[in-house]
Amino acid sequence: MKNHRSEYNLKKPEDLYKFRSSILSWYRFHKRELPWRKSPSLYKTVVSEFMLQQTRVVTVIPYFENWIRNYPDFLSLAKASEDEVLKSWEGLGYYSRARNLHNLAKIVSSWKKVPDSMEAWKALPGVGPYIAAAVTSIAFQKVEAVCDGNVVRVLTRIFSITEKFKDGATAQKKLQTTAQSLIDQDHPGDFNQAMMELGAIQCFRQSPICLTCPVLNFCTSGQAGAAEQFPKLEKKKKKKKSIHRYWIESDKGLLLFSNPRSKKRLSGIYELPESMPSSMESKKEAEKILLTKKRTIGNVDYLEKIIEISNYAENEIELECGYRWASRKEINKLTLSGPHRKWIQEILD
DNA sequence: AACACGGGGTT
DNA sequence: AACCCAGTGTT
Repeated sequence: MKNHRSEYNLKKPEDLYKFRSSILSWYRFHKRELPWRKSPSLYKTVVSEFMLQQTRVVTVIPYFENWIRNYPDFLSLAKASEDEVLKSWEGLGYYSRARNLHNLAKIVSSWKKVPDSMEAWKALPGVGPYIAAAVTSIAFQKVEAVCDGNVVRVLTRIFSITEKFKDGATAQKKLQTTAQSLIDQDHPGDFNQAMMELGAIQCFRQSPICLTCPVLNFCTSGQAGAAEQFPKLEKKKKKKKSIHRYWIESDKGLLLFSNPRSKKRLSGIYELPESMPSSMESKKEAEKILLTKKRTIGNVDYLEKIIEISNYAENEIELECGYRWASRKEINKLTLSGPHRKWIQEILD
């Protein structure tokens, strides 16, 4: 017996039209009220897209609101210092995003007219294929399809794509042309957001809500009750590392470290040091484990033991590049990684 | 193509 | 414990 719904075929122009109108009207009715959707602007779109990379909406919301208060437009952001900008990003992670956004603001605010082409945007720091398509479609109505993790999920389910992708990034690249073939020519920005919104609030990775899906008629795996089987991605294995951190106090405060080089991880962001200044190496006496914590960075699970060093010869210590002492007051002003701020607070309390 | 880059929510 | 989130840049 033939399923009535399977008569829809996105290769037929009239069904493509229905698909677009279905998902667009669903989006206009069901979209979440998010701060960057309230009174949208190019600037807000750019800031939100930078923050939303690999980062959940609920995490971004308070950062976004604070950011817009501190830096309401490109010019105010361009004028801010890097330290200030990093401090506003503290805890959000992927700090190169903040530096790239800051540099982007300096470039854009120096221009008489902001470009509206995909190519021009891709040339800006921190802007890749996703952000270029998102910004130009949402802010300039360019017909450029986004293909992020949400869209991959929606597309592989609609078409029951059985190809096994190496990883999410590979799937995004390969399915971009498919996304481009579906995009609504008249409402590209809303269409892009609709596809992502569908992935975010309906087409969940696990337990998708297919029964009320606006495009179930077009979704082959949804109709088969098999949506959860897609996308097919290869598993990646995690590494484990165990490291130690030093807790060293003097009358000048707590010893912190940040990578001085602008390219390296967490440069400008302080953490407890992984190694002690070499001048201290021979002079330490007592060690004590204060705290043991776990955290994940990329695909590495870290086990960090915080070791207290005491009874060292304080006067003979010379700090190498990257190290500094910080009083409690100074700690609050510096930018620390999110976990280290919490752990330090926990030890101090 | 593979890896580094943060942090956290969900299952 | 595994997965992955409105990805990008480097090697």
